[in-house]
Amino acid sequence: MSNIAYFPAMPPREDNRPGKRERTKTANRQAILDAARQVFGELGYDGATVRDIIRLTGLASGTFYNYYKSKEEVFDALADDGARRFRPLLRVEFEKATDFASFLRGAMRAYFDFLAAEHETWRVNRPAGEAHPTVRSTPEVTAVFAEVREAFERVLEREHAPPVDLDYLTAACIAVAREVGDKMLERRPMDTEGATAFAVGLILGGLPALPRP
Amino acid sequence: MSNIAYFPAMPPREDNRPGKRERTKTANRQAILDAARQVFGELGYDGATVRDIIRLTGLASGTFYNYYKSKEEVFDALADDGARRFRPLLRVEFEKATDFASFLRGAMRAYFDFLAAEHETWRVNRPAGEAHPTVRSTPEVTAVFAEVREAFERVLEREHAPPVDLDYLTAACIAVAREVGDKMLERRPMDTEGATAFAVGLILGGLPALPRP
Amino acid sequence: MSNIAYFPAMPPREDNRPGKRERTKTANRQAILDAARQVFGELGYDGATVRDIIRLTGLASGTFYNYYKSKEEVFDALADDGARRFRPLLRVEFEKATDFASFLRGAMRAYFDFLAAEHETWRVNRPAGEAHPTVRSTPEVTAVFAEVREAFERVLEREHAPPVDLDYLTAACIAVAREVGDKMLERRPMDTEGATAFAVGLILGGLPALPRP
Amino acid sequence: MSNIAYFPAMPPREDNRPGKRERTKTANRQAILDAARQVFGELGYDGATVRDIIRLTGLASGTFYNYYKSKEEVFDALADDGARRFRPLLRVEFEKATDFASFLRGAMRAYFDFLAAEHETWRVNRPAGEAHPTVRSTPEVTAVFAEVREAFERVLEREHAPPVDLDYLTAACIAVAREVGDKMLERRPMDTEGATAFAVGLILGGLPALPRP
DNA sequence: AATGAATGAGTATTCATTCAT
DNA sequence: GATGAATGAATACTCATTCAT
Repeated sequence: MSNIAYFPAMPPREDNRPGKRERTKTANRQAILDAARQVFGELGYDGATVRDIIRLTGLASGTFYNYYKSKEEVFDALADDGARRFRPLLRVEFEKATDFASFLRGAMRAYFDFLAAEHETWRVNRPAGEAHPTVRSTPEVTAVFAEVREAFERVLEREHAPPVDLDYLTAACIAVAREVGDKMLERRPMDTEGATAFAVGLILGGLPALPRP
Repeated sequence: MSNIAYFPAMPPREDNRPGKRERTKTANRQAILDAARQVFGELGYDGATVRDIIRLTGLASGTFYNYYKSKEEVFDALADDGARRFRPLLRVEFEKATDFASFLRGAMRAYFDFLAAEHETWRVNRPAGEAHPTVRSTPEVTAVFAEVREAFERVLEREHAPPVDLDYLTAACIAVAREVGDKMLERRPMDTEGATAFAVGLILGGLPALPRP
Repeated sequence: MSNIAYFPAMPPREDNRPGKRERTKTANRQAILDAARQVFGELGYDGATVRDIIRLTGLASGTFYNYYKSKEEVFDALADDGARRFRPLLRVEFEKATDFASFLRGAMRAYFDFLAAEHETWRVNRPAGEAHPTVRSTPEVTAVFAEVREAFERVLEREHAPPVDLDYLTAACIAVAREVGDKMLERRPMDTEGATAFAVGLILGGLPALPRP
Repeated sequence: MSNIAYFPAMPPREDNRPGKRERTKTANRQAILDAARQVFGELGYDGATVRDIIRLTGLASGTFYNYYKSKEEVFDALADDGARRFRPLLRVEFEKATDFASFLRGAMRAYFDFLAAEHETWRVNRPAGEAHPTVRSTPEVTAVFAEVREAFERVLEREHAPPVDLDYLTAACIAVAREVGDKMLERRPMDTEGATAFAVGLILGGLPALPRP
């Protein structure tokens, strides 16, 4: 359903997860993180087992604990990782943007594009009662929230916009992105342009500004 | 974070949990449902154990299964219950409303009021990695979504509004309500009026229409 | 597999098990016994639940315990019942018989006929690891064993046959009846005559006396 | 009652159950198998709990599942194990035998000897309604049956014996072995020779060929 | 550091039996 | 006697984590 969860979880990238790989400590650490991202994405936090994760890395179960103290720790590390990778993207849009409208449009489009691209990786069989893992107040969500909030603040400042309730605005924008993104994923063909138009229209001008289909 | 989950979860009722055998069947059924609502709210679907639930009712563990076949079944029953109780509220607002704007304002206010009132029952310590239980495609969420969507459709028709992407609109409105509601809950004093103004402003007029604090 | 279990379980007879029936104490007692026979037959002792049994009678679960102290007690009562009903049959064959050979043939034929007739009632989905319930040293088995043993003894006496190890002989005959019966049940068409010929041939004359197919 | 069940269940081995973590994997596997054999033997399939089994091994409950996926799986493994160990025995007798009579005699004697030797391990207090576990169509029983059937077939072919109903014959022989074996176990002194003489006599010549006590 | 077997607390669920009505 | 809801002990199985090698 929701997907803000995955918002920051940008690229699982180099998906070469053969048995063992290079055996550098950092390589192992990254391998575990990547595997965790995939497994949590597919199964949710509770549904995922650390065996699921390490199976994907080809490492031994004990090895997991050389890198992360617990299941929860990887989960949080994942969150941080996501947030860290999301920041540059936001920054780019921020630099390119001339005003809030263009920033919002750029960020939304980037998000929906990412969502569409990563679609297969995520949204796999989510079991009964399992929501997305990162909907929770996790470093990740918090970080992304803060990130977006700050970008908003600076953009709005830059154009001397009248003050708004930034917390509400940020929360609302993220929520809209998430939900519209979810709906978009269910449609064929997947229309990221339409989703962007809708979300941006709503936030910038409300109901009257919505695209007419 | 999210709370649309709890949108429909109206009142957990009187918490008189007397003995065990003397309670009537309906009382027990309701007691279990109420306990389940609380426990799922606090611990999430996976975090909750049926022992947690029955402990709260004072019943024996086996008794639980006289009423619900499984943990999942209570969960779904809870969902239905929620949706069933939300419907009348929406209907009332629908009857009272003269147009989309007034309907939206009425529904939002009703939701935020409810949220504020039920505050204690919900939002207790959510553990690691646990998202809200009802974020999932549950009868509840589905039902509420459909409910809201239909109300929107009829209201917009009534006023001969130009067509919009109803799915996106519904999803976005629910998301905004949920997230703004969550933020509202974190503030003191709890300002349902402000939350309503914000959410309604955003949806009706976008950024420019937002209340200026 | 085995079926001596059912050997004595002659007729489940009057299979009218509507709700409640005549409500005589004896009627209820019999209803429970009949239901138990069927349920134990289908599910085995462990697989059967007393709820399964009482469901078949239309009585309330508590009522069961007005008639039998426990699940085990019905089981044993069933055994006794079976043995009690098997006795007359043996007696008839005993009266008709002129010698051991004719007695054996009569008894075997009676058994195989019964087995074939009752086939559907018994041998339903037996779950993993569940053998027939009555293979155990139950009053029933013991009683039938004693019954058959005595019949053998008297028949052999009557014809002044040389002494044999009666315990072994009885055990062997019952075993052969059971196993050949089981195999017979698996074949189509069901050939009770052939099974009788085989079992009788083996016991009376061994391998050389077996029917040549 | 029956004991063919135990026919193949050769030796429960040395009962040295030392620590836990130091034991080798194969040792643990075997320990579980041995414990399972004993527990199933004593309690039957349903009566046995996996806790009973692991208690006997001194291992932790989870360890059980490192070796066998379920209670049923040990049960089946036990069966396979039994069949695997029975095969050589039959083969030896087959090689030694010059005709069906000598083969039967050899096999029966081997079985009764084994039964007498293993007596203590098996046949402990069998609880209410519990039949032997292996009476069911288990790999073990099936395998042994097939084993015996084939041996019979080849032996009879070798001597150009007239055709018989092999299925019936095999079933009958196994049944006789099992039941006579059970009775034998109840007698003191335990007379394997007598049991062999009886079983072989019956099968080869029927009633007239039975040993006269 | 890596391994992977051992651990055991924890969970959902069943079911024989009791007992208030 | 009959009823059927309440009871709670008992069971199979999972999985995060530890630890000897």
